[in-house]
Amino acid sequence: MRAAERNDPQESSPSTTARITALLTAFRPGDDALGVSELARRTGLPKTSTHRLVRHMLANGLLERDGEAVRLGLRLFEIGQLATRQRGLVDAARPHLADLREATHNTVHLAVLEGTEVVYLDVLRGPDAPRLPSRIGGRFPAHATGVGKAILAYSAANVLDTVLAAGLRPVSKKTITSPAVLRNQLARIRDSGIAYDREESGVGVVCAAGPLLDGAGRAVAAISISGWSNRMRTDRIAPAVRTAALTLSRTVTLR
Amino acid sequence: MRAAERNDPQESSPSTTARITALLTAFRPGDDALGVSELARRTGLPKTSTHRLVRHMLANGLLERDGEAVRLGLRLFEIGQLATRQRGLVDAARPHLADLREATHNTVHLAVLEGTEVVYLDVLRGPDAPRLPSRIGGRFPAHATGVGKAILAYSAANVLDTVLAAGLRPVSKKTITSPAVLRNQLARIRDSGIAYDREESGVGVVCAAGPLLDGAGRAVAAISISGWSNRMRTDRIAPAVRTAALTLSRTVTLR
DNA sequence: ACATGCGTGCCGCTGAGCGGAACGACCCGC
DNA sequence: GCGGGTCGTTCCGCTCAGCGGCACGCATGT
Repeated sequence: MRAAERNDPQESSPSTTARITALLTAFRPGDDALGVSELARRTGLPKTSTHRLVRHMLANGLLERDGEAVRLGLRLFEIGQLATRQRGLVDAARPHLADLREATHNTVHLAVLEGTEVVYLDVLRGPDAPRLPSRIGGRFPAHATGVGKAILAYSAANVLDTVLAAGLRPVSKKTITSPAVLRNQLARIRDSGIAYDREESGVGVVCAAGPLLDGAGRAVAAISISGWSNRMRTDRIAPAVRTAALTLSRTVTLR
Repeated sequence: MRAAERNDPQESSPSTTARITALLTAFRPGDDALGVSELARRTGLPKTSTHRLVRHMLANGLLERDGEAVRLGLRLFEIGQLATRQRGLVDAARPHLADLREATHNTVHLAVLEGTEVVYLDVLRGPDAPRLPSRIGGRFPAHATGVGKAILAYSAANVLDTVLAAGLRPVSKKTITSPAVLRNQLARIRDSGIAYDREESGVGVVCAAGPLLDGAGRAVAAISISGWSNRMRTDRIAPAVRTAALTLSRTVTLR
């Protein structure tokens, strides 16, 4: 009767690869450096095995010593940068995102979908914007964000099925929890090309998002502008988001 | 007689961990997605083993499919972000770096030392700045950069020894290649608290850098401003770099 | 037709990974 | 001081997962 809150990417494969992945993903945004025992507890691995793996990972720069504890190695940062650089998305989008922020003084986002959540590839914070929980490299439920809905609207049907099957977990009072309502909104997004988030991800925060489409019309990512609900008119900034998204769609596609 | 340009972090340890690391570091800035055979070639691993490891890494999200080839997984990007977030450096430095860029319209850098090279944690490009080769997550020889010299000046003696032992490889015509000259400069940097780079890393580019020091007076990182040699007076912007570096030193230290 | 590259599946062997047990050091509250 | 807790770390015999040579099907270009 243990809480199945284990950190196992693949329950049924105790391969070394899975163990290493488990150790890497055992680190959470809050914590700085972790000890061997703590890592063993989080991953569910025997302490001895954890110790050995940690030693190997230290030798290879995946982890670094910090006293007796260990933390994620700088090498992982370098590799992680290449992971997005390969897609070319961040580089291509950066100047457009900067323009959007400059024009609106609000926070702009670039995100992709992974599973049922969006992962933020880039976040440019604006001076007038609320302090959002979004973090570069961070995650958020797709159905509760503007970028998420923008991507879902232009994805294959089975993608939406996966999201619905996982359950529409509410993150704010106005988060969409009804599959019917979500389907309805996605259809309207397909018509207008713009997805709105009206305090669905956070109280007092609204957002307008647009999808980046590939040649086949499938979303590969999305961009958005977020601001205070009482200070930003989403319908006023929607055209800017839409044109930026369209421009980027053309730029990114020809890779 | 083959160029020993293998990608092996630990020649003498064919542990699974080392193999996985080798595969991860086989990806270079230029390439997008790689095939199994190409990976096997770069890592020196048997093709079959490469194939199996790649499959495991795919299952764990370390890699992603792209047709028949594979590329670095998004999960690695997320982990990589946590790697620096743990240090808190990027978050703490970002606003100060933004201020510096705003004030000078040039490109600002945040970097740490690893081995004999600096790794860029953050790069904010300025509108008037030259197109530098520096890349977030990228590397550069420490002795040939402002940030590198700033860190070396405030590091333990054996750190400099390592750099000298590795050889002062020239990257531009004015790169310092003489140990005596480098030692001399480092002493002057310790006096003034500012490191200059006068076209040592690239033609026509100059830079002023300042170290971020911990409580013991050891450098943990460095920041810099780079610009065209004929458009930027390094001595004019040095005070701004210095004050920002000092402020950040105080902020970062109390972690 | 041939040669060469690719990704992938099969399968017997073996040594690297495995983990239980134990050790020394440290920090606590009794 | 002293027992119980937790920490990181080492030892060591077992065994099974990782290993890699071999081979197949399929695109290429010659």
